[in-house]
Amino acid sequence: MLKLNKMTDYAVVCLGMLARKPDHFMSASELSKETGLKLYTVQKILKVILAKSDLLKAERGVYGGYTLKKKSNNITVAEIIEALDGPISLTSCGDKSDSLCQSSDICFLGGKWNQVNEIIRKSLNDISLDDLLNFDNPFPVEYEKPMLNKTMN
Amino acid sequence: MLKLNKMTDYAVVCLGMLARKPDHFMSASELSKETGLKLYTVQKILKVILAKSDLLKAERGVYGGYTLKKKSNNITVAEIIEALDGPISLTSCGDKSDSLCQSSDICFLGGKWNQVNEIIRKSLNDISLDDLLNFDNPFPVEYEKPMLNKTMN
DNA sequence: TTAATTAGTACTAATTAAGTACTATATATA
DNA sequence: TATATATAGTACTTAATTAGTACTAATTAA
Repeated sequence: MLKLNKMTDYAVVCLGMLARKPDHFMSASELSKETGLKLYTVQKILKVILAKSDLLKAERGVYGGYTLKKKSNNITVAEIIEALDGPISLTSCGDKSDSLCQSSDICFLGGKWNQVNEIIRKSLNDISLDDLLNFDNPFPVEYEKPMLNKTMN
Repeated sequence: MLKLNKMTDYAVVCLGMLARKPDHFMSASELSKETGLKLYTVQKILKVILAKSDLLKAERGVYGGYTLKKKSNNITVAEIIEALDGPISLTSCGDKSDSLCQSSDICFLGGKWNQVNEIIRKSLNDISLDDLLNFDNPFPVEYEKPMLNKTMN
């Protein structure tokens, strides 16, 4: 499905909570209490984000915890999704394990999907965590039809 | 994952094949032979597309088969994805069965994701089946940063 | 009547995602 | 140094989703 997994949803909730207290190391258990997400879930998510992205700093021990490495207006939705969901790719083209693409005479689509992916990725790259969090402001990205160089029909 | 399921991939292959012979009713078995996809798979995909979208016409009996209802340059990637993958929605927000969103004080993201979804959906709506198929032409949609009305930082 | 075809549905297998648990390591502080 | 509180890493189990298969009914042309 063209749908995020739950983990990504949870991740945004956690990152959003961390964004409220910049430079404060908040522990997984504190995050769990604040967000209502289960402790194990929070622990797992934070570990994954830490491992797969450059979004978090962690510190162990008493008073340890996690904090955002960057300001929330510099964290993009694309980064978050790619950390939790893996690379944004609408098809498995390019994935060598895919049987369709191994027989290239069948998959006559070539690399076109990749360009679709790029468009999606870049769209998500223009939306910051901050944009998702700010209730007061209107949504900042106003959709505009991309530049087309095809003949209109 | 932000990834299409295989069915959608197959669907594009099938629809692309049908696009080669407009107004010709091509049977599932013929499509299977031409695309290399298994017969059962093709049958299932066509049934789903027929049921969930307005893209195909079908005819039973000898010389029956499927044909595109519209020209391939009027079929959008968004339509295909929505037929096979269901509605494009990056989170389950809006889905009442989602536990996070039932406790609205926890999910402080509000309806922001929906606006992200709209941007994705509209992007996919600007890309036609034809665009995916045409090898000769360069990819028609040139990405351009959407209009922002936020203060740059 | 027959052969070829779609329509509909139901079931099983495979894959992926989510949830849980445990052990190791690090840190502040009494 | 002992202890309480953290993260790090990994492995396992369960749940959910997707893919694949099979079968029967209905339709159509010859």
